Amino acid sequence: MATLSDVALRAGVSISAVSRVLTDAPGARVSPQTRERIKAAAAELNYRPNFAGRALRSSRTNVIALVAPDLTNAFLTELMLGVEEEAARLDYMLLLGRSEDLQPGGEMISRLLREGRVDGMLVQVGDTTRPEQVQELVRADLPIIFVNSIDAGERSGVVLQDEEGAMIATQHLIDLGHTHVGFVGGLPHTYTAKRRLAGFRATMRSAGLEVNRSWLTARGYRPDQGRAALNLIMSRSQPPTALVVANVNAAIGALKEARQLGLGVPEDLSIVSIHDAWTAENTWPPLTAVKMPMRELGRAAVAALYNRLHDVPVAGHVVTDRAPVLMLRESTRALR
Amino acid sequence: MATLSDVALRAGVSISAVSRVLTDAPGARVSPQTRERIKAAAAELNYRPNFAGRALRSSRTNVIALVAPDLTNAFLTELMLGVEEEAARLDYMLLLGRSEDLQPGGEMISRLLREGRVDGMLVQVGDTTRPEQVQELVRADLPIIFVNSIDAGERSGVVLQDEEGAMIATQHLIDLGHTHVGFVGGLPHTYTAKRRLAGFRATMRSAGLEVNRSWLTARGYRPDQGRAALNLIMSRSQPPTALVVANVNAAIGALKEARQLGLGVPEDLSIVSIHDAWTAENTWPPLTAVKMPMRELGRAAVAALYNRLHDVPVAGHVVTDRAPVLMLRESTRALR
DNA sequence: GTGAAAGCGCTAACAT
DNA sequence: ATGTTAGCGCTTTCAC
Repeated sequence: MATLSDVALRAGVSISAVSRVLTDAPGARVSPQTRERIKAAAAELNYRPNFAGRALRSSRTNVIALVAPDLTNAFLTELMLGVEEEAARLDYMLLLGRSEDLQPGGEMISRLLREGRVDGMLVQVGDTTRPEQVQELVRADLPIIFVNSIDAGERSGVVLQDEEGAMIATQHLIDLGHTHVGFVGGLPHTYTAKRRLAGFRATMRSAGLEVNRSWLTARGYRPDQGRAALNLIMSRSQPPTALVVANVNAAIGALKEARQLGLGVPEDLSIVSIHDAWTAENTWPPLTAVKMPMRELGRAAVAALYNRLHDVPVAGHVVTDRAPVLMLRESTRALR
Repeated sequence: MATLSDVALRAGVSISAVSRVLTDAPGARVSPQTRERIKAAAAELNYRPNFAGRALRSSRTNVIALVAPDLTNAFLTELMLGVEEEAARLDYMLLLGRSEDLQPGGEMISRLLREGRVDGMLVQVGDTTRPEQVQELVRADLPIIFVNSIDAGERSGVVLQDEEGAMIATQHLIDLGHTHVGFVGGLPHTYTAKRRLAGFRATMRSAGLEVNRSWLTARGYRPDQGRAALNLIMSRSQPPTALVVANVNAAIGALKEARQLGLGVPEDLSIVSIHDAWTAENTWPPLTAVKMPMRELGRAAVAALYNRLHDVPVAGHVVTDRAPVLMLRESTRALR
């Protein structure tokens, strides 16, 4: 690989001149001719700046990481796109990492941040990470932005309008005439689970409907947890006629369990999920879902991290850029 | 962040002594006491080696990248796990990258490899990458291992037993008494598509069955492509009674289209897919699929890359570690 | 058994 | 307008 010194030699100038030209240094006074010669030489040699040299010298990498417990989760697709978009715009490179359990002293944080491989991180914590762990991480004041994971305040997190999303889903069922509505939630200690449940409760309350505790579960977002939840709820002596499921994967599991139990969706039971993904379109029946602005969330996360890294004051951490919207498909219908 | 020199100061030794101890240098003669003092000092200061310093000096990073067009594809889950496993074992760190289109001069390759951010790459090329592009990449002799993407020979790729996988799927349908069997394939220029089709043809031939050309499609692995393929095939005047679908995502789309057309699966049409993923378990009916050893593929890919990076001769590039196996679910049944 | 010193490729402050 | 130089943190050769 060609180095600056190779380029300098070829162009017949000093190394610093080359550096100035190739990095487009702000106040660099370089004659047009030299500039041209340098650029030509760099092109001929196919020069690329060495990452380590640059990082060592400037102690920044222009790399950020997105770390999540399961990157293959379909609802992250849009998030990633948003993150990529904004990162590219700000001239940052994006690296992805998988990590189940984020601890302050954990390997991922140590390797990425403390060894100086990235300038900052976007983190989506998993179900298994306890709130105290996350709080500890926040207190450590590392350049980490938590993505819809925790109430970390403007400085450390960006969040979706989870409550509004749940409200839309719930209201949809109410509008269809359902009065017996259940809620399949995430693990109770997680931030999103709390807020989605809150949205559900609020909507039920303002519609004057009772929330039946035996129609509420809080088992998690995985398909198998959704299945178990549905099984439990529908085995009640008087089961609900409609269900808000707090996550699309859990909803897919719930849908499957309904089939297995011989329950018709939507004839016997309406199901609406929060979050949308390609998988929701391809279930049978196709799943009605509230599409959350994941792409905008991704963009906002990068922007927030950028601001933190550059000490720009932040302007709000709830993504309202695009409102949650109901994707009406075929898993819900009016109460007969 | 503490540096070697900080640790050296605290331990009252030289920088080089610290380096020797902390890197566990092979032939390092250091007294037990010094060793202890250094380790203690490092621990107290919470020392972590600076990535850039180390990389600059040694011109290796001990990082490899896995690059794929869509990391959220569910069938990559196991691959990632295998890659992680083997990478950890060999003391490499894994970074993930998304890239639609891999070109020799493309951004991903330039940034990761030519700027020295990673030592090597694992690449799963997408449908849109043309074979010539890949061949050019192979000729460029970069430290890249293509994962089930191309016939690049032992030196540059690892592949699954695609043909065998297709054979198992096809034979399963034949065993159920089906004689009118169609094949929903991937884009015709891709390596896996060719080999899966070959497996299908071979099995049909040895069963003495005719391959009806109007039951063959080659549209790609996406759900919408699977849908379109099914629609086309089933609109033939005499449609098949069973279908081998070359990819699980396409099969999910096909399944949906079947429902939409009012075709019962498996009553009217049996469907078996190649590849398995959690999404296949959660369709309705649950999808019978041939599980390919993705985890082993991931491990093999890392091992192959490691060998390349260390000039170890390779020992074969077809992953036979674990044979493809039929996951019998409910989307196939005996011909009535 | 331990330390001094060179140098990886780069940027930026300081000459000229 | 261009060049010289120091030094980021690390590994490794060489000297003692």
